[in-house]
Amino acid sequence: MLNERSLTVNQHCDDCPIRHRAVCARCESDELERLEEIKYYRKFEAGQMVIWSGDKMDFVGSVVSGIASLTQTMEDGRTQMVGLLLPSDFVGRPGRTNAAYDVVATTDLVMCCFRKTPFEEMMMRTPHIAQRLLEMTLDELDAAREWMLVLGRKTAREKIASLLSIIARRDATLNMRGSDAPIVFDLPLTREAMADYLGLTLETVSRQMSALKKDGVITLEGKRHVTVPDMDRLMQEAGDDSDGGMLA
Amino acid sequence: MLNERSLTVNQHCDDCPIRHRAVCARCESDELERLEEIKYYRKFEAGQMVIWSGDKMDFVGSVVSGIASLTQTMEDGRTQMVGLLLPSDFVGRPGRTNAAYDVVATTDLVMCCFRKTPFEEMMMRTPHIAQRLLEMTLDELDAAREWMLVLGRKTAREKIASLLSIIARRDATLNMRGSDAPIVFDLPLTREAMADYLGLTLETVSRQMSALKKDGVITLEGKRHVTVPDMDRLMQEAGDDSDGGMLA
DNA sequence: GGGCGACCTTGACGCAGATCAAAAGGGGCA
DNA sequence: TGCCCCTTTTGATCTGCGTCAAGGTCGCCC
Repeated sequence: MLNERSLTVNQHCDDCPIRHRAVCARCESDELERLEEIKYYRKFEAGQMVIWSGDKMDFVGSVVSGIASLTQTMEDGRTQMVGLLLPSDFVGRPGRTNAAYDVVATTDLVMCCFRKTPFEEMMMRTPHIAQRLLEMTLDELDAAREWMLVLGRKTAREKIASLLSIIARRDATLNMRGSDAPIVFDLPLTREAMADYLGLTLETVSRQMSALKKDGVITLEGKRHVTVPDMDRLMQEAGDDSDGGMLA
Repeated sequence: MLNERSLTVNQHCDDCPIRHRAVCARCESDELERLEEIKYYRKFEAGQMVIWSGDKMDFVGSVVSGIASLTQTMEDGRTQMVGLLLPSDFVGRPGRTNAAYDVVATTDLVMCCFRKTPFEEMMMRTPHIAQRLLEMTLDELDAAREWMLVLGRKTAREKIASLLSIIARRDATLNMRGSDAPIVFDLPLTREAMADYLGLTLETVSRQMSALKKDGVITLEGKRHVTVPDMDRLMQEAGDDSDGGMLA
């Protein structure tokens, strides 16, 4: 077990994999220099809490690699995931001192953190950061609203297909290849995490995964390795037959 | 039927009921003057479409009075409300040309609109507007995430109680009175709109309203006029027993 | 004032998904 | 190699909510 406290993984912003997509995307080099001064990296292992809802938060930050989830829990234990944080996504809210949600590292995770007060000061002075943050927040709001439709109106099968197509699409943009080539990816979530995201039980998730496999919508190797032979078919199963109408 | 096309209800920002809560909240008087130049009012009757999803949007704006709803609809007609727009809430997204959702006037509605291009230009120059918009968007994101818990994990009864407590709380902040006085308000939504918000059918909404009435959680006069004798009880029914644990 | 349409309530029934229970991988470690 | 623990699958049964259907209430207009 190697030193977990050597959390500093220092790295220059120039080499950062999320340089052009995170809050800092629009920063000029002099602005980046100032950010470098207040930033530090933190690593988390899969399953670790990043922060507890209600705790004081003295930093904000970006996911550099790995996946984290935002979850809400009721007193009786029912939990709902309310956000899936992928690389470049922002964590924390400027102007708020206490965390509103639990943040959990779903996979091993590296975050680029900024001390909150200096970051807030910097936001006041450099509009590039605030602009980018607004843009990202609006995107997240859209994603949340999309998800409300999934939670409120879709069947279990459609929910699973929706989740798979989101992950597949994200992977497709990363590892660009011919759009007709089958899409292959590893599920970064346990069945339970999927259930928490989808407002289902893990048994139902498992059953619907089996059903989609049986119907040839997906192929599974092991529990997590997924192949989508026909992306359009998957989207259709998700109920987002958005392109169906487009054939004028 | 008086001239509906005389949509201009001109009004000075100084007298505006939402002056201190809308996007313009932080504007100085010189900034307000510039906003006055690009603003215009629009009125809608209950039930009217404000905008169709996918349509070109050449304005953004704020709800001045009345209530509007943001909804998403699947091809087969299933619909989910993804936002409830109350006075001071912002409609439209700077930087986006086409509407992402249907916007419907739920009650009679007055909106303060800004022509999109001039507004965007102004946003670039006056940080007060962008700052306020960021703050409002973050609030909306929180509300959306709160709602994801409702949609994903709450029972029908809890959903209804959640909706009622949101409306009751909003009304309580407007018409401040002793916190132990019963809260009284008119539901601004039909049973169907409630169902669309909650991911239920209107029959289930109706049944649960009757059940809450039978159990004394609420009192109904007519279909829409609601009295909440005990707000804590309602919150408890909603599953947000947030204060319950606070009695150290 | 009577009929019509919008909105709401109530009942009977069925089903999707929850719950309870058990067993089957599968990987790490002794 | 085999044991243990964690994740996942699968089965049996139950139930909350959806669906279908039949009224009921209220306001509006002829």
